[in-house]
Amino acid sequence: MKHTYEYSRAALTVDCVVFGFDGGALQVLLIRRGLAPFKDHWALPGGFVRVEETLDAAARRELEEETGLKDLFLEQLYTFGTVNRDPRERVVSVAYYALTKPADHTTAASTDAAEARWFPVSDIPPLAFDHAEIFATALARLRGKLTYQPVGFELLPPKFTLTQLQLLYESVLGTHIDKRNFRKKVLSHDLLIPLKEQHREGAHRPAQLFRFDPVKYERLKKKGFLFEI
Amino acid sequence: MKHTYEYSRAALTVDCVVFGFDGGALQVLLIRRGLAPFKDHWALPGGFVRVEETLDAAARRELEEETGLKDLFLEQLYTFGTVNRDPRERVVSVAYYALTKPADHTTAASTDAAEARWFPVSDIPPLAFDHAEIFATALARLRGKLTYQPVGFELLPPKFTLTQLQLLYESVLGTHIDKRNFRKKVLSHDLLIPLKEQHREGAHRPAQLFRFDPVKYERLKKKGFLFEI
DNA sequence: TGACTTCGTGTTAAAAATACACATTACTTC
DNA sequence: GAAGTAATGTGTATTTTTAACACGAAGTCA
Repeated sequence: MKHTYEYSRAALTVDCVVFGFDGGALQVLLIRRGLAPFKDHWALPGGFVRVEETLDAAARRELEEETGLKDLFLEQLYTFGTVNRDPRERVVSVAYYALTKPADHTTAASTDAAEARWFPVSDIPPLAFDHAEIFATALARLRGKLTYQPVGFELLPPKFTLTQLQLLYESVLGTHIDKRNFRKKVLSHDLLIPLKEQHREGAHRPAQLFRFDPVKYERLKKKGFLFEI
Repeated sequence: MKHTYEYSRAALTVDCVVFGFDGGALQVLLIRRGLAPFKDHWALPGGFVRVEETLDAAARRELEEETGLKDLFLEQLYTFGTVNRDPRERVVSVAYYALTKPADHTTAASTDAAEARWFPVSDIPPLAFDHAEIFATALARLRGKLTYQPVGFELLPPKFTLTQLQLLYESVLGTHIDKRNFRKKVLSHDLLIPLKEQHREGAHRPAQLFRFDPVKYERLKKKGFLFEI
């Protein structure tokens, strides 16, 4: 069915920058394009917004279709609207960034839509369209956000050690953090619940496992909380 | 000339939240709609994005057309895309917020496009569409931004006193700030240049005038500067 | 010249951030 | 089963930052 309008209209898409953390380095999820333009180039997952769905819904739908990921932390990033972003026609893209836990990664592998792969953020291939710019914007946003809001948990498995959390902060922010000071600060927010379990790995003392308290998180969020590191 | 597409497309608009400061209270610029829907309601200035212009350009063009304001500080805020924002059809709006100085206000009055008026942010009338939500988002963003980036200058005339700057911070943030501590902190950023002039008003000691140093501002911006108050 | 009003300034106490080192625990190996 | 290995977990002293607080100076007006 054709649709006709008085004036020429831009096409509207969403693109998602999905971050993951593998314990060592921050990763981003890219898909290989199967169609022109930029066929066989790596690109951010995304696609056209349908006329009856919200932008957030479009982002979630495209993510699930293209990567198999769902129920992840997702926030709008910025809208990219330069005139020649897409060689075919005027396309305006609402970019999102998403954070996901390693437990969900396996789901990502089982997609059949397109080839999807994690790349370390320090070494990503050339990207289609203006996706390199979108990616850079997302990374900057993540770095900024991490220092004052407790989003780091979204990148870790449900149970994690303080060392894992610290490694995450260090690799996203690219800095070294003192272990004692980091622990003091994180625990002072009273957002982590120590579990009875421990994490055993290697020939050394096991580490206390924690989980993140979503109830306290919601309470903090309502009063414009800070979570400074 | 008609344009036909395979799938139904959303219309794309920009809306602008323009803040001004009159020395006493933070103001926002609204226009009265001349056409349905929401005829005679107050609304944010804005309009359709043309297919050959960027989003930023559309925001600036609409602002000038509807309010006469140009060359102001303008940043993208958020994109609003719920399905029934507009009763006519699907409309996705890229919202911007803008800051302007009193000197430019007179220009705004001389518009012939539509009735445009400043309202104190503490007392705005019911707004058309979801513009109340857009406005609230913009105000929250401005408050957040003011505390760590030197955007306050954009709301003041080129020459201003420290008391004026403090009043601006106090009225945007809704807090009281200690005069001595405020001055110490602001001057410590080394971004203000004292002028040889003084501001005389009333039967009391005149105040030192300052201007803002755009060169140092650019330098700071490049290294992801902070301007904490 | 005295009253009035806003401008401009310095110090001290409290809180937060930073720097820094070693005993603990469990596994492995001999 | 004793010794070695490797990461965990913890406390204090110092520096820096923030917060609280009061009064003389400069100009106008009556």
